[in-house]
Amino acid sequence: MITDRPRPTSRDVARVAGVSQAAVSLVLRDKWRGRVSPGKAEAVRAAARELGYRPNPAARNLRLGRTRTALLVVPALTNEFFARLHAGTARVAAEHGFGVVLYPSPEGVGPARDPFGSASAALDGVIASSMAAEALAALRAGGDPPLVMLDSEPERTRAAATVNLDIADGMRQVVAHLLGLGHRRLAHIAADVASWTFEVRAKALAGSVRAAGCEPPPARAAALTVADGMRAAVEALTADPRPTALVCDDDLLAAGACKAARRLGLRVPEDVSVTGFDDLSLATALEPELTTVRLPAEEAGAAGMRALLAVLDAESGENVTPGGPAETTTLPVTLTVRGSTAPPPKTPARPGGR
Amino acid sequence: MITDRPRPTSRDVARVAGVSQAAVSLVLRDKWRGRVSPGKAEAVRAAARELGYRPNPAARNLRLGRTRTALLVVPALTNEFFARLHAGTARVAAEHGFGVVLYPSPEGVGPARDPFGSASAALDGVIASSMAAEALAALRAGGDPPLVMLDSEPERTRAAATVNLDIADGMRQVVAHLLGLGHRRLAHIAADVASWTFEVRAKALAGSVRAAGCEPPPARAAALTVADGMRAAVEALTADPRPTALVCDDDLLAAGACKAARRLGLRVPEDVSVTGFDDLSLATALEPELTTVRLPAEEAGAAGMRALLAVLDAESGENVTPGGPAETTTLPVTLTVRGSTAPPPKTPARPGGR
DNA sequence: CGGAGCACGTTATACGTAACACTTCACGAG
DNA sequence: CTCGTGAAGTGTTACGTATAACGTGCTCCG
Repeated sequence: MITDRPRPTSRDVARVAGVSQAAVSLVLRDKWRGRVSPGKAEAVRAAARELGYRPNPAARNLRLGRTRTALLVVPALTNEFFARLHAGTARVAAEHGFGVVLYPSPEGVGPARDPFGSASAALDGVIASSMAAEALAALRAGGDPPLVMLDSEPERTRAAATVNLDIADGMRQVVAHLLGLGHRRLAHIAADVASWTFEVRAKALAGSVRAAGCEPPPARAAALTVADGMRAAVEALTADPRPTALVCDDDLLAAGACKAARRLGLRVPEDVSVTGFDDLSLATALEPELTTVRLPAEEAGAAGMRALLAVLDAESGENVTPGGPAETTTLPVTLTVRGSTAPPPKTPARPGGR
Repeated sequence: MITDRPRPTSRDVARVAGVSQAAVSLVLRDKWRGRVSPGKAEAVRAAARELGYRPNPAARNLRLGRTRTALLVVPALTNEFFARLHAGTARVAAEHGFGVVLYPSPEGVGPARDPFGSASAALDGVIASSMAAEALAALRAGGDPPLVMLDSEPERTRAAATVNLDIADGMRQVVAHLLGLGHRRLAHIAADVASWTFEVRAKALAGSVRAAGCEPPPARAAALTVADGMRAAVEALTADPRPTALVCDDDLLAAGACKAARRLGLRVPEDVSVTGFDDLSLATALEPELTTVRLPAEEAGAAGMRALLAVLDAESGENVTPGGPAETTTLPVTLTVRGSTAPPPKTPARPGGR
């Protein structure tokens, strides 16, 4: 049986403290040096404490014209990579008094309603990862809040800043590792998601392999799930000649690939090597543990938020952003070698091939 | 070089359309039947479209006194269970034009700054899962927005509604399954997180086992990670007598338990059975696939949001909520039997025990 | 023929905060 | 004595929206 009394306003505090509302605002925002006497300031603070006063965020947002809130656009948080990304942005945001809201995309990559229209939260800026087209379309319709892109081709978007992971280098490290072990026949278990980051994987893989004088690896597309990875890997492993290593776009696909191999009676890594991407917690839960490329997802999210904050600062400081704002940061990635890769089997399973 | 013009207001639309600002508001909110002529209504819509007008959410929130935003309090989204929970709340919220913001808890369970004070988003309600103490403390200090608890003891909290998963029944199903297979010596790999949901697991496990006339299973605590689960499982499996089944509080712990068993030269499930909890995507990525209790996390999140919406509706409708609002919903859970459980080995490894 | 109602609008106000423009007073310099 | 100056405040306004309150004409019906 709560009394449901309305929340106290700054005017209520003023009445209790015996000052004006303006003084309350000044004191509670620590802008009172030389404007309010220390005694009254203390009275204001006491009154605020007594009433349990909290400034109304809606009123403040309206008055200031900004909300200290950023929007993060990601496909789905159930993918651990994006959960980490979010953790990074949220951490940096919290350090600067910012909040983060998520683009309300219920099922996977499906487009949501309207992130800016009826959405209750106004936004100071946007951080978008992947599926940029959808977000950009909505943005161009709206009032142009600053945009930071994650893992996106810098030229294709008019973002104020871009933060990328060095995916291509990661894939090159994978190839170098496998070729160094003696593998010559690779196969690519590719994500069939239309996203720049996966295009880069495919190009870097093909490029590296060709540069080493090997045949370009065939690719099989799969949705980003264990089950679909297994399906694609079964296809890859029953091809002729059979590849000795499966390069997967993602740890989930790699997990499926491991299952597929065992289902076909092949051992990992003795008969076939498997590599992943992302270094999810899944990678060390499997046996053998996955050789995979560790992506600093949290750091990427943090960098994205920092970039956005920098853009907002510059925007409020100067009138127009200077000539070179389209800054692109690229974060390094590292190959983590674990148990799922080993030299290829000595005897080529079938000497008939080529 | 964006011109950075201020966003158009409803007054701008009114000027262009040749009507008053009030008429714009009426038309755009579809409240104009019998108040504005169809012709002018169309003019207003055209002007709004032309100017790219979008109502200022901050002003609307201030005027209406509500924000159509709910707060979700969870430990960490990197745990897939909570990511699913979030997906459920976000989906239902989006269906009703609500947004969901997350309690900004950067590192795991650490308390965050101040979810209601300087947080830019005002909140119509709160949905909190686990670690209720922290959230409740902050809540009592604030202006008492309605609270829905997830997976929490209904009596201990003064929530407007509670949505629980039938964890106890899930654990009973696990025990029945294992006892039915012939297991008599279980061990409990317990999460050392102070949360009601884990207390329930422990009590239900001990109770079920005792009810069947077996010795109560020893428990080993572990943080909710694969690595720590492995550590605890190694301890459990080197005890004398060695348990024939490991009941884990969580799929991550179960994954660690499987790794521990193999490291000790034991096969899963031939030598030792392992069960999990949650049915994360990890459960089917492992080999053998995990026998685990499927928790309808997304449904729980959805139910929580629906409960919150119901509370808000009741609150705005009547003046005071009626006598019996503290409703508790309990969602059923189901044991999913997969490959990680099997009958215990015929020959008790060491006949010395007991 | 005198309202009663309806269709069509406008005006005015309030939400709670922040910031600008004032006023008052005391005091020290010129 | 006058003027300037800084401290210590207060009064007022604006942010953009939603809605209650207030007119108009005009038709319809007793």
